[in-house]
Amino acid sequence: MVGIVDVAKMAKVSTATVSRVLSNNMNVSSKTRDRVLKAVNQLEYKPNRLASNLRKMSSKTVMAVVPDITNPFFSSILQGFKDVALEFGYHVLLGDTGNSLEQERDYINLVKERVVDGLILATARLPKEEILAASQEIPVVLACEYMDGFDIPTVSIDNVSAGREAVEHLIRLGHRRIGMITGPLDVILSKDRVKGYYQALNLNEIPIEGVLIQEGNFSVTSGYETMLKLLALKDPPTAVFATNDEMAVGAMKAIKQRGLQVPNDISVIGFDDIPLCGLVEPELTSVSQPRYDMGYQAMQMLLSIIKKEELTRNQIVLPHRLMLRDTCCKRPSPML
Amino acid sequence: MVGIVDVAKMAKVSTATVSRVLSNNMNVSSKTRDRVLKAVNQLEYKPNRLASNLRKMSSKTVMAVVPDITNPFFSSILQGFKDVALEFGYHVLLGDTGNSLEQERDYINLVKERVVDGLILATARLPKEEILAASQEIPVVLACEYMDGFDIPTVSIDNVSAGREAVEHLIRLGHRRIGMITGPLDVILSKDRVKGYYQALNLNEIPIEGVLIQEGNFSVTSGYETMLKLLALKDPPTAVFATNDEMAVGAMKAIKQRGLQVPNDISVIGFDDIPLCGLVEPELTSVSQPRYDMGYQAMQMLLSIIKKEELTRNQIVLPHRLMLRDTCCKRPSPML
DNA sequence: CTGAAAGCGCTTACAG
DNA sequence: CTGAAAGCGCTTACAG
Repeated sequence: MVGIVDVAKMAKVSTATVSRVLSNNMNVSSKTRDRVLKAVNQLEYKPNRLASNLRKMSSKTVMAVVPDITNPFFSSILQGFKDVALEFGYHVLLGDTGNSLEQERDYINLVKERVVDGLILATARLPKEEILAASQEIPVVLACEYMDGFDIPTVSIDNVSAGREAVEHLIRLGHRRIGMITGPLDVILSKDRVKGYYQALNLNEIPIEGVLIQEGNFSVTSGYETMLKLLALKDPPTAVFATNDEMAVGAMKAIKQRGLQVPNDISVIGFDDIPLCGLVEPELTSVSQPRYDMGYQAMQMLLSIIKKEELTRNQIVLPHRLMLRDTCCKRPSPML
Repeated sequence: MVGIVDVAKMAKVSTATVSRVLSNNMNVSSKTRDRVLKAVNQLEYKPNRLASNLRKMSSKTVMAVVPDITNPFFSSILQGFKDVALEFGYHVLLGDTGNSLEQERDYINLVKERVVDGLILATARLPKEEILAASQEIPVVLACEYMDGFDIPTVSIDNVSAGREAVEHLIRLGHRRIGMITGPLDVILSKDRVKGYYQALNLNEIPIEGVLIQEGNFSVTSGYETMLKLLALKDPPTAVFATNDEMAVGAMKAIKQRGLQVPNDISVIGFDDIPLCGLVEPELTSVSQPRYDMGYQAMQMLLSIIKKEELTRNQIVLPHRLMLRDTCCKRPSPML
């Protein structure tokens, strides 16, 4: 392995000068610079990152914590993370928690060993206190979930409004019994979307019924099963809002399997707008989040903080959008 | 930040002893061990990884290079990687190439800066020589693609046989004009599956026709478009084998859009057996690969090599399996 | 503009 | 079983 001393020797300068040339922010005379560069090329010298990391007390690495990388929503966010990181010479460590609190904690604890310079959380089930504690030691930014009352830097959509608008769309189509299939209720973003559901019903003076709200776990199967429960009600909903697309697709399966039609008998609306929406039949109406962009901006924010740049804002709310496709239609008037 | 010297001072031992206790492989009297441990706990000391990395010349990190993390096939492999890595105290750096050769090369070059201890390639479009060169510097294992004539450690299925069996299934159902929608032909695994297609036709004395083989790029859209080309033939195929599920689903879209039915008019078979297969209608028959297990075993292999353990075998072939669902049926006899 | 020197925080032969 | 000391390969005040 060729080290910096070899380069220094060949270029007849000190290692300090070699280092300066390579980090190219110091003034070095162009003559010596050329000499050094020539030696670097000739020896194919690559600085040893392990050494520079220790010296600079930085790993040039950030950890991305996601609940499930297999979910296209989170893998897109990850791509956003990665593209920014790469651009700035950072690497991203994969922190897939598999939805486990335990693993989420393990990853967060890495900050103490200085294996990463920053942490980006696309999932935050841990108590606020633990997350705050981590953010005391190291830059942390939250991607996709907004934590009320803390000023940890965050990039997310407005999940309350998004939920409300999805349900209002259904109400505008004439529906009044609207089921909700939500993700786990210990996840903030689930709670927010349910809050939106409540708001929409309240605004339209539709009474809220607990049985119409079912908790799933974001999987297709859980959407299927909770939909079955909704269908078993003596007065089943005429429309259903699921807080992710997988559950919505599971719900569609259940509806069809019961011999009913989507959307004629029951309208369905999903969340996230993953590619799957365009592949099922009928194509699924869904609330779209700018997932890649969320990842992109969250990582920009994180790197800014790491570099101690001034942040213009530290809470960014990105726009969502209702993607109309074929799973929602007017509710036939009960008068007919 | 509390360092090892603080612990040493408090426990009244040398830093060497503290280090020995923490790496717990040296003999330390239980009395001093207890004293050290107590100090460690009291001070909440965490060893600085940056320092130990330099000293040990190891980052305890491996790079996982995948073409597209958004693809559920590769994200499952990644999970396999991660689970093993975690188990052995390693971290995995995300190397999504976005199908770009350039980025693949960039990641591989990281080996020279010692930012990772090993490399696991779930994509290998680079010339064999470059990959071999990298494997000279650092442990490398190939996941999912087998490179003929090189003995780089590899975990994969037998893509030739898998392709052959898929096509033979179609032939057994009476099909003789069988279309193939393949991934990019500069990818080894695509070539292997095409080879299997040839073998199946040859074995059954069916002449090979070039127009029946169309090259896509693994996307739904490319499956759709290439299927359109096949349908435009004056004598279109009665069955199609696509080398991944996304393209198969795209092909199904094209078929339906032309007013034809799957499988009654045209049978379709995919590859990878991702969850999507169970969500489209009709449900897609597909060749299943043990993707999580491929990732798992590949990472085990890599870590073994890093630790310089003896490998029993360095080429592992895992079983594939044809998952029969609803997109293939008997070809109606043309005599009738 | 350049060099000599210190030091980042560990770990590991070496000696006892 | 334990400690003193060297050193991993860089970078960065400091001095000139």
